[in-house]
Amino acid sequence: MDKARQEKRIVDAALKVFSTKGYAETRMADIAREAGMSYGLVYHYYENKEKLFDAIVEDWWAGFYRELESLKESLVSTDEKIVGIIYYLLGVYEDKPDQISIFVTEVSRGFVYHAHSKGKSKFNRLFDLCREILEEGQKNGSLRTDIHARYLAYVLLGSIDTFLSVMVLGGEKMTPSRKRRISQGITKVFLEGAVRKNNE
Amino acid sequence: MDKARQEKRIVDAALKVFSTKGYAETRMADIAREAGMSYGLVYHYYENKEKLFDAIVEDWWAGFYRELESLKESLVSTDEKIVGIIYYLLGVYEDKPDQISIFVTEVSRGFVYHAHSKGKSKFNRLFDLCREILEEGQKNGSLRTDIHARYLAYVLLGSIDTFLSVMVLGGEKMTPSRKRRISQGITKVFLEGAVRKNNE
Amino acid sequence: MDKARQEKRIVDAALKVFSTKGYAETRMADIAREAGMSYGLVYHYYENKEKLFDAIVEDWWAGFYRELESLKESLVSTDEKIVGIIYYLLGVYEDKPDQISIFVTEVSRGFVYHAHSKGKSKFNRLFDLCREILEEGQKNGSLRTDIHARYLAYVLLGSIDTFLSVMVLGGEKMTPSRKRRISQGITKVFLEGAVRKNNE
Amino acid sequence: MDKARQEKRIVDAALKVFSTKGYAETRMADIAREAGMSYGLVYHYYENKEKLFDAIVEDWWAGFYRELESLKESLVSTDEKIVGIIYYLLGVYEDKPDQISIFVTEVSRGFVYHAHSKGKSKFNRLFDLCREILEEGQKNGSLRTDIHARYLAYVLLGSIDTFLSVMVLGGEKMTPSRKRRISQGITKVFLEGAVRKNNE
DNA sequence: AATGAATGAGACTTCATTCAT
DNA sequence: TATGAATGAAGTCTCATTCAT
Repeated sequence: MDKARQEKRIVDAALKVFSTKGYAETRMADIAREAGMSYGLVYHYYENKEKLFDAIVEDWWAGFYRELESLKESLVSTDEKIVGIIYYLLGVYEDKPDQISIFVTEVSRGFVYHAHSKGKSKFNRLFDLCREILEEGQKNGSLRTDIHARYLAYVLLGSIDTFLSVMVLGGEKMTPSRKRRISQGITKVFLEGAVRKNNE
Repeated sequence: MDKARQEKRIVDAALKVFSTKGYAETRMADIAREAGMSYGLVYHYYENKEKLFDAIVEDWWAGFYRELESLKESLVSTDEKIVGIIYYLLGVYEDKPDQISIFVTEVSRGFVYHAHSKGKSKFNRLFDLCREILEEGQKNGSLRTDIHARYLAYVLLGSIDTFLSVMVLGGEKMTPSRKRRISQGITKVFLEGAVRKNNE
Repeated sequence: MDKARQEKRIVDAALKVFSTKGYAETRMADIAREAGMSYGLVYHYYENKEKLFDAIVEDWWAGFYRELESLKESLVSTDEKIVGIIYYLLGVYEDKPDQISIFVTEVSRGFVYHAHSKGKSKFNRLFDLCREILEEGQKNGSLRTDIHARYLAYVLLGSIDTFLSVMVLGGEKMTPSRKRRISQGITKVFLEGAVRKNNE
Repeated sequence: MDKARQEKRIVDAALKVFSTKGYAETRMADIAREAGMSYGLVYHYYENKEKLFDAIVEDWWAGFYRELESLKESLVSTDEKIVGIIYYLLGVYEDKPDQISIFVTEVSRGFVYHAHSKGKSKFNRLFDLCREILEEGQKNGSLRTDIHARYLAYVLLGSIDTFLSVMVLGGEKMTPSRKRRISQGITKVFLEGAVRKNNE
């Protein structure tokens, strides 16, 4: 359908502008110009700026949840699930850095206002899914149980978020080797800790 | 001096409003009302909205740097320095939750746009200071050396940031016992890792 | 012809929407939706919103004039002609309340602007026709001559207009008995006056 | 106070523009220009276009009610009260024709939509006050009782309304002699009826 | 120092109308 | 005939900032 095509044009343009200037500084006219159409047409497809933004964010969450659910259900080890989460996010950064950028800035940081308790529940679901994966690790004996799984989730997700933020900030390109390196870095520290072991 | 007193009134009001509504949604009139003065007077003390915001942020960074520098120079163990960073931030949350809220949302967010290469360098200095502390730990043999100290800094700061974010999001109160618990949680995972040890 | 059929669909829809929301608040899209067609098609039959509105109004005036001319020419008494005018308008209210509603609101009230000197002349013709009927009554001795027939027309038409307005406002249904009652009320006061007579 | 002065400037300008172009066609910029100020200032005093309009309308109703209440309570004859109503409205037309124009066009029109049940109740109160005055006339024997006082009110108010409408439409000036003539015309027909009497 | 009236750039959005299909 | 995507003029309103008092 042509409608889908146009919506994609708009969303792509919006992704670009939102990620560059931020929600507040983004003008509908910017998006239209970026998409190569009149702003009237943007309104033809999206009721207003907020709805357009929400559509993008919704898309982000949907993909993230899907991945987390799928990882949760998969039969691999907890370690591999953790690596899976990291790889997924680094992969999105590789494919759609704009989306990550928006997540890192507008969503992850902006959730406080808009008090869109909406946003609040989105995050809780994210933390819950991650927590459940880690809880499973605690149950099967691979993760320590003296720390609440929710705390573990905060450390894991916070670490990834900071790596992504730094890359967004520096406008860094993602490469397979960097992906491996970052993934190993986070995984090692998260799992083994920062302390030096005797056998090092 | 009376000037200092007025500026404090303004900054306190700004802190409250910025943290509640975010930079973009904050009106100068809101701040003036909160401060109990006319908005003309706000302009008498602060050139414009951005300068006022910057003053707050500057204050935040100054305090944070001071703490990190002081920790860096202190003679305690690396472990204690790490705990020091965590306690400092949780302490600020306790005393001035608005400031933390602004940091978590506006500062880390805003530095991406505004291209405030200004903001960028602020963050780099933060990461650098933290990295130096951790590097010292690597040198004195308490931290593993197979992971770049900068990566360790990301994990540590990212973890703290997420804890703070969650508390800001939930509007949670800080208590001494919670401070201890969170600090221990982060420290344990960061230092020892999430993996279950034999001796557990 | 199919054309006439489509035009009727459009006019009926327009009648409904204009009477409900008023000219200014009516959207071409509303009319198209009400008519069950695309708005492109509406433009196929009517050049633009104003022309469509004018068509409706023109229709109204044409019917009204036809009735007044016919009454004027008829051989019945002046009293009966007056009753005829009232019955005609109440009858339209019964059949096409939307048309009356538009008349009462947009036409009768809106004539001032649109400065459509067009509208102005429409009204003058209405008042003239009514005046002529009443003048005939003055000539044949049934109506008083110490008051200008134009004034008499104002009183008569103004009274009817207010009754219609009130019914439109209240969304009241018309019934034969109500029609008779209203007609008698207006006629009596208009002809005999509101003053109490000895023989009451 | 200066505030009152500015509000008057705005209201006067609004009165002029609204009465000339109608509510829908009036631009806030027109009003500001007419008032000789920036449109930002208009918004400083009136929240938005609707509120500004309402202020004008409210003022109109307040004056009208005040007059009707005062007439109702006064000790003069019913005839004189009727003349009082007519004179009041013609007087307003003389002093502030714009206000009458707005009443005749926007107010009586607009109350149908917006269903501002607000507007509806305004009209009902008007009809009620007028009806009460006429009811008193019925009780004291000066007005016929075989017609409901509410009907009498419709005829009286409708007649006046049409006279005013015609004058607004024609942009006619009011003079004392015309005031007398119109007043007598309406009064005579309303009280004595249009029918020729033997003693004429 | 203090007030808040005044300004106006500029954002969002609406919607009549056109036109390719 | 029929559709609805596409356009863009134009309107409402916001709000940072200035400035007379």
